[in-house]
Amino acid sequence: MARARSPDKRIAILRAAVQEISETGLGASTANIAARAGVATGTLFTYFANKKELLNELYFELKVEAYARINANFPQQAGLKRRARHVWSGYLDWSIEFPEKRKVSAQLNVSDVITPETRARTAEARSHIDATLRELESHKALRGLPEGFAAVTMASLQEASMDFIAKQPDQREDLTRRAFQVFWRAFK
Amino acid sequence: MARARSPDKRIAILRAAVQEISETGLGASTANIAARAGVATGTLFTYFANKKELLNELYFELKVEAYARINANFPQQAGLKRRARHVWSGYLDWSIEFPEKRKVSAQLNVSDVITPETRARTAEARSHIDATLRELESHKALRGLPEGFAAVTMASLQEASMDFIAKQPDQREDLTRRAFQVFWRAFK
Amino acid sequence: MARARSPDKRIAILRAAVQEISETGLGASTANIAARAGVATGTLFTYFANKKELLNELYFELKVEAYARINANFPQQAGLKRRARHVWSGYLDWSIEFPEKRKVSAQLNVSDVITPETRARTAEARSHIDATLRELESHKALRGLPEGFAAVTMASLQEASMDFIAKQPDQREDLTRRAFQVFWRAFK
Amino acid sequence: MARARSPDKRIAILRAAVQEISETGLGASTANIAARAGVATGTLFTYFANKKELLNELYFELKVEAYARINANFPQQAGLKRRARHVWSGYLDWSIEFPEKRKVSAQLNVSDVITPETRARTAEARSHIDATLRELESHKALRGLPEGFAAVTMASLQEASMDFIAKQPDQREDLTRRAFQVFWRAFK
DNA sequence: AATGAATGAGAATTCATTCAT
DNA sequence: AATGAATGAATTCTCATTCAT
Repeated sequence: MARARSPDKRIAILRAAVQEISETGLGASTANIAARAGVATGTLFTYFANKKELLNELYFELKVEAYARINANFPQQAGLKRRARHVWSGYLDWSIEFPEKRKVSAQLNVSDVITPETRARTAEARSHIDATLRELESHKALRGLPEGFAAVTMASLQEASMDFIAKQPDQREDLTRRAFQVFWRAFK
Repeated sequence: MARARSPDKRIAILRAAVQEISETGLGASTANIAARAGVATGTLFTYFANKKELLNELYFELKVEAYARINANFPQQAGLKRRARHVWSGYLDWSIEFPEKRKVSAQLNVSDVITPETRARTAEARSHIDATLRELESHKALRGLPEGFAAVTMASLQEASMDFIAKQPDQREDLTRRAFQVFWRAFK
Repeated sequence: MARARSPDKRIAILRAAVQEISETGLGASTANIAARAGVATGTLFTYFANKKELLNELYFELKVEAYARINANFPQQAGLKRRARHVWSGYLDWSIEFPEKRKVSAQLNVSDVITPETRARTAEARSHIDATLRELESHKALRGLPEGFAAVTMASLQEASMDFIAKQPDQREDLTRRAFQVFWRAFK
Repeated sequence: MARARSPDKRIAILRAAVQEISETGLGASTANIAARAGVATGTLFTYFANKKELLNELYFELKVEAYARINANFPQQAGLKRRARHVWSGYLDWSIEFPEKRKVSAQLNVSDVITPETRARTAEARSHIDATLRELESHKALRGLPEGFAAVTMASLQEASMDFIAKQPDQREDLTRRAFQVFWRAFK
């Protein structure tokens, strides 16, 4: 009956948070985020109980967005290498297209504000990715390495690749492919 | 203002900073750091002009300490694989021995307080490491990848390995070896 | 704006206010009071123009409720002592039966939100009480004391008694009687 | 070696708190209190860890000040009545001389910010008062009333008297004496 | 040089009240 | 009339840095 809570405002706040945080770090003030989103300082707190919750939601949304791109058009029936490359490129493309989002996501990831609950929630959106990477790990040469190692390795290598791609954006496709080869060789 | 008498106090402050930051993040207050170091709040600022300088110095010292361990006993005359493994184990061992230092170093690394100057200074202490890794990159399979890719890749893989080793400390040696194999296979 | 439909809602808000204020003090938020009353935050303001008015109304209602109990069954024809004891017990019983109401009433009383108008309004409900106490004051030993002194003294003594009765609820009747004797002796 | 913490500032803050609170209630802002005391907002917190502590200290100091007046010139060797009257007048005089302090003390007393520890601390400063009032309670007519009843009763009666004295300041001495008679008669 | 009190600009959050629905 | 989102001023407290001692 009253004004409905507007998804637009929620999104505007999250968007503003990405901008502010990418410019000034996780210490970005809620007041600035609200202002940038075009809402009053108090309004931010009707959408997010507190700053920590805002940060957790932001992390979740960013992860979901990145994974969504991978899940879309996923070549379910293709061979392992093709699927692995799809995962590889999907995340890398997103990161390069939205460097601020990737930066913020990375900062949130190493900070201690992300709760185990949030991490668990993001895991749910990873079905295709996880299945593919787990299949990789079943390779005999990797016996003895803990479960999840391939996933973390891919993430690390992507992280490394991004910095280089950011410096030479014109060679993006080439670098993406070559870096994947490095990854693929490691896991045969 | 900055740069003063007792080297002991300087070291005490840096040590205290590691503890405080690993416990409460980069937002750790200078007052708490000073207190933990056993000096007055004002004293901190006779050793470091401001918090940013303290953080940059801390980052530099941590990097130097880690690299120093690698440089010591470096098997200059040994084959590439042996040298690469030395680099690999050296940093990994340090990280596992001093988890707080590694954690703080990682947080500083993604934050935006570390200046390009500081990054340049740390590079100087990497001679052996860089030489080894650059040699790796000259391998034909890697032609086309930008300079420094091997170094960043190793760092990424080490980062990934550490988390797993932290969870299964009793399998430290085994995991260290196997993870190196993954790295080595990637670069042939 | 103020003064509206359902008397039920008005009462629910006042009741909720007692609970909230007794738990968190006069700083209790209107939002919490409304929520506890089962109405929307905005609805509170159609029944009370603002928080101050709500508080004044609450004070008035509490006083009226307490006095109503005294006025009921008032032994109009009885002797002074019997009437004084009726007043004494009536208020004391109410206070002990509804400790939250008494607490809130006391807090409102010392706060500076109660207007002289509200205080005047409460006086109207005190006819029996005032008549009885004024009769007490006419006693010769009290000549020279200002009008109303007996009333205030009784209130003070009741306040004092309540704390003790609250601590030893099983001796309620005995303490009530003895404390009245103290009061009675003071006014002969 | 550094600037010493100044007792003057501490006192200035407490004095400012009395003024502010008597004017605007316990909700008085720490910023206003600091400004009135002539110190920076932050300085208040080097003298009092937080607002609650400030309020507790204030309550304690006010009580001590009032009791100190009673303890001074206490007629230790005099009869019970004379000593009781000394206690009676001492507190009443202080309250009338410093109406703001009394008001603030009363507000703090009914609020829920005063901790049991603070109440215990104030009790220590009451030796003469307590001894005198306990002696009163040993009177046979009061058998059956709980320990401390006389003390609370006196406080209540004083509270009542003050309001009247405040309205007729010229009759202060006379009213003080007559009101004491009421009290004395109650306890024989 | 060392100390730690002093400073005052923020920071996150709350809250009475308004107003679109 | 009822709802509850929106508002933004106000609040308590923190903190890097300065400076008197």
